[in-house]
Amino acid sequence: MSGDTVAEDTRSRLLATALRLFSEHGVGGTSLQMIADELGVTKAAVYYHFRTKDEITEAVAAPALQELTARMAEAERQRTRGAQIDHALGGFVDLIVRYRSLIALFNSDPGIIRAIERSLDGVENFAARMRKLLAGPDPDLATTINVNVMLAGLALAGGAPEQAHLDDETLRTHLFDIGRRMLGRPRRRGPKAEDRDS
Amino acid sequence: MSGDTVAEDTRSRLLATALRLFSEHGVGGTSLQMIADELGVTKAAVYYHFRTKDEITEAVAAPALQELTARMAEAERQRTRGAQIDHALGGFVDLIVRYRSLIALFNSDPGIIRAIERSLDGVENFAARMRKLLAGPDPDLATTINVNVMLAGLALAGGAPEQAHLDDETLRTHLFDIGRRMLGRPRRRGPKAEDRDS
DNA sequence: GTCTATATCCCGATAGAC
DNA sequence: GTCTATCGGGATATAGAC
Repeated sequence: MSGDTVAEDTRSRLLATALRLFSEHGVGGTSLQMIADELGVTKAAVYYHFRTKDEITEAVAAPALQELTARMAEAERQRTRGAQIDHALGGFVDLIVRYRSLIALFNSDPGIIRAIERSLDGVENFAARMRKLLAGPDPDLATTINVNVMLAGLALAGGAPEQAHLDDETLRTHLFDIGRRMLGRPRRRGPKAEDRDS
Repeated sequence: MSGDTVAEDTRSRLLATALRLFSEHGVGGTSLQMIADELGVTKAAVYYHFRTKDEITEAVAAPALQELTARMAEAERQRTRGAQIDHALGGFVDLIVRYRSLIALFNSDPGIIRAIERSLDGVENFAARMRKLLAGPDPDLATTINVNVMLAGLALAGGAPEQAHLDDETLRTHLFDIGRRMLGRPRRRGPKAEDRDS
């Protein structure tokens, strides 16, 4: 199982190329022709490995979504609500930071999300699950909206070009703090300062 | 100047039709042919009024962006920082709520934002101007990221389908409160309850 | 000045030869 | 596994009727 060498290699090369082109031109701005040209094959060859363009998009996004699922499952296994929130928020922020170029890509091309929704059981499920973890089992309206704003804001701002220059650790710390504050749980671990927001 | 009757009317009818079709099928899912058919003309006729599809998209989005500009100018004219923040945040939230179907449309569809960026001086300018209004002239990193998360979160969550069922006034109030809390300025006006978040 | 007819080119996708 | 050929449909253009 070490490698269906040729096919496996072409497939992964194709995905790597697609990711690069997607990042440069957006998904909508990247044609199968461009991918094929880059690989030195024809469009039809690309279609041998993936049945549709959406399938390529999904495959590009899959690793991040799988990790998010794993993190949420881990959070759900925590016994106290505090630990659940910390795990969910921490895992979410961590993924945002690590996959921020992917998020930027998705933001610049939101049509992708629909493609993913269609194939996976839906991003809807991710969002609903995350909301339940962070807002608790029976949240009031204010709490629900607050969590929605938080999730959207952290994800979008994390992938935004304004924050692109920040190193992972800095961005992670700030986003996590913002998340905790929005959830009414001021930070507990003090990296260095004990009173930062002057 | 009351009306270049035919042309002017066709143009505005075209925009109204485009907005409706965009909302139903998304921008990418709406072809010029569909717009033309709906109007009872040919594609080329549409092409006479607008040179590209992007131009139609821009024209659809223009009113919201113009209003935002006006609101920001109004905010900048305020003399105290507190008044500036209230005006900017209030205006921003108000526009989000009133144009939320437009926001949802833009989010659900790729490329549009880039199209708008290309034509107008860029959404970048809007964001930068708003950041300056809300974060002040010389913000530290934590403040900057906080404002970015807030702007992104309010806008995205405001247009999200999860909040679609809320009436304007309810959504406006909640978003405004969230914004004020994120800026470290707990609410001041009590619409009816004096202690709402139980 | 307003629109129709028509053409071009690229896209995603499919069929079938090698 | 990759190719050539081809399809239907989309955006974009131009020529010219009225």
